[in-house]
Amino acid sequence: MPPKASTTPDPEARPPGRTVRITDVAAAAGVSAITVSRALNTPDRLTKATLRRVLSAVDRLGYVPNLMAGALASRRSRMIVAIVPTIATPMYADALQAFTNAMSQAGYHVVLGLGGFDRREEEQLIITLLGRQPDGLLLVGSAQSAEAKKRLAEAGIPTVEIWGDASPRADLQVGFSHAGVGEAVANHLCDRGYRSFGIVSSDDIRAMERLDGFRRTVERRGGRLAVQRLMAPPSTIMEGRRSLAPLLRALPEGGAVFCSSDLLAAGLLIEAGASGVAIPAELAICGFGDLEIGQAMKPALTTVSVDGAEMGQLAARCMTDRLAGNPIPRRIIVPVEIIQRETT
Amino acid sequence: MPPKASTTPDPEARPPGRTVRITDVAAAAGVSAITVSRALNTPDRLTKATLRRVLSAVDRLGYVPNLMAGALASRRSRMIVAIVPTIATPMYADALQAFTNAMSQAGYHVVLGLGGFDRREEEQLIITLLGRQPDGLLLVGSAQSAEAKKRLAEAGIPTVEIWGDASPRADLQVGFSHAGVGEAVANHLCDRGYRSFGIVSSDDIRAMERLDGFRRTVERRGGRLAVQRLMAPPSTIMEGRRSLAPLLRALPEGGAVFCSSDLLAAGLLIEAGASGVAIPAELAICGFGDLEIGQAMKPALTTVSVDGAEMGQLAARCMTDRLAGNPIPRRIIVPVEIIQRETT
DNA sequence: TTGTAGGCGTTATCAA
DNA sequence: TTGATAACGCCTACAA
Repeated sequence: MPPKASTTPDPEARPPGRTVRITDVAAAAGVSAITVSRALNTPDRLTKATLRRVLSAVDRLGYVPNLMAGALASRRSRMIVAIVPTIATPMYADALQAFTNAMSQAGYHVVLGLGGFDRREEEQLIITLLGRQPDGLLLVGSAQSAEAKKRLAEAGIPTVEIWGDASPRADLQVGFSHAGVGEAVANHLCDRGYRSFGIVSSDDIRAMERLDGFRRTVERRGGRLAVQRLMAPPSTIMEGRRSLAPLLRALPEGGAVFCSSDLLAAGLLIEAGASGVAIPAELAICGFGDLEIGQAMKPALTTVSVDGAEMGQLAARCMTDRLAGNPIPRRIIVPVEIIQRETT
Repeated sequence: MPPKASTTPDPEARPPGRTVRITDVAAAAGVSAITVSRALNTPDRLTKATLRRVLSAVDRLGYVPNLMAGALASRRSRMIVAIVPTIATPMYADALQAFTNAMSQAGYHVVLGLGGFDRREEEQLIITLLGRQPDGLLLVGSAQSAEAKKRLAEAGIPTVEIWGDASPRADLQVGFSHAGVGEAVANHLCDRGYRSFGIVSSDDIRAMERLDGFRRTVERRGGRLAVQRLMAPPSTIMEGRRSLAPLLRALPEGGAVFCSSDLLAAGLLIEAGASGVAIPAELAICGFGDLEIGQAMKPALTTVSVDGAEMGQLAARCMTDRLAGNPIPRRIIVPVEIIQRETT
């Protein structure tokens, strides 16, 4: 007898290769599409029995909801766009990692935008990523152009800026005063008796603000800024190593140097170790960021602790609270602390 | 005269607060919606004149296409999901960064999935992220469960696994043999005359494969594996520092140690420097990853160079070629090289 | 508690 | 070269 198409159509039959849709599940469970939707999104609003029936069908068919379609219909994408200059720097990477994990817990996915250190590109990135209809935006150390700002405002979605600064640029902020950090470091070093100072720093915008605070305070307290090395980000250990000699030359009587990154400071320490320069006797060093490398060096690095991961987490909390309509503070100042170790 | 609604309706007027849609642009430019779509996607298929008219309207209205709607209609999301265990590790971060940049160039956005080192979670992540309808998937050092594999196959999208290994798990692979690396390191150390060996390693799956290769080769060449310290990822410098003492105890006559990460090796070097242990005379050290810290240490670290950024880039090329329908090799082996510096 | 009708904003398809 | 029409797969709003 020749094989013949079944006369009672199998409710689970589909043209092979076609992906499983919500209507397939509905048919298999003997309910309507909307009931399947509810089973997945608001399960409490269904009878235990139907819920079970639907979920079992979901399972059997291996149904994976098309989130794009859902987003289009509900106007909620459950995606957050995160724009970061780079993730090759541990500080930003930690922040993004913590943020992504926390948002993921809350059912959001993160779209990654790598802005680099170029304004034009970052702006373009913001605009195209806005086309993804994100429910929110995370900006890490991003300087926004006027155009980008306008678009953000029009998008009408919560925007959290972390790693931020005193001057409010974004909707919501999680950060600290960079100038204040510079000031605190200068005070710390002056208090410990240093009078001559050096700077080794990347020239990115945040670092420059820290330097401003540092310089002003050093000056006010009668210190002398003898030398300053600026370089393009990202900071590297090698740049730090190369900086030791010029620093010692400019500070022949000793002094203290403020580095814009623990990486630079670690380079200084390595070079000092290699060439027998006593730290802090011949040169005191203060870093920034409290990276693992700083605590692990010998002598251990005095530095400024800023917890990138904590900022990421706080940003996520802000974001989810805001998305849930809960009232939240517009600005959160995270604690920043000078960790006195062995290099000052 | 009282203000009165204009009788010739402004083609650019919209209820305020409503976002600009393609039909708004169409109306403003005096064309149909599909023409606007074409102006943006296939500009060559339009008259110069209409193209100009449309683009000017796009500009004037600040139209940003809704990519979700476009994706739904075209069945191409122009999104790639990247699943990485962590970005707190420079090696993975570099790979992801290079990949994201390259894909961005090609007009794709990357959705970030942080898998951690937990299988169950990673699997769940793969499934929900598949709901985003990505056009492709990047797996970085991901071990796929059977269930996840099935879903991936059903999704029918290109999957590139980087940081991969000899055993093909994914559709496409960009990687190298981890066991081969262990073997090469063992050979290198034996060739240089070392006979007693130690291991300091994280216990993640890739590292373990490298260790297997290392052990087998050491044994074959008559060496002796005297000590082995395994720890949970991620590797830290501090763990390295703490490992020196036990290592020296187990290797009183000297020997060589293979670390699963340059971070661990750097810790060993720092501790050695602090306690006056001569490297490599009292202990030779070989790292893995060729991170900046290794080259920047004094003495400079012998290590295995694996270029994470290059893998990311190659993966992106694979992905775009495949998406464009170009034929590509199923496996790309990236060169892995032992960089002999001062610690062996 | 469940279902029906309609629309989310875009692009594929076919026609002019 | 341009346009009309009909999906894409799901969810909101309302009704039963």
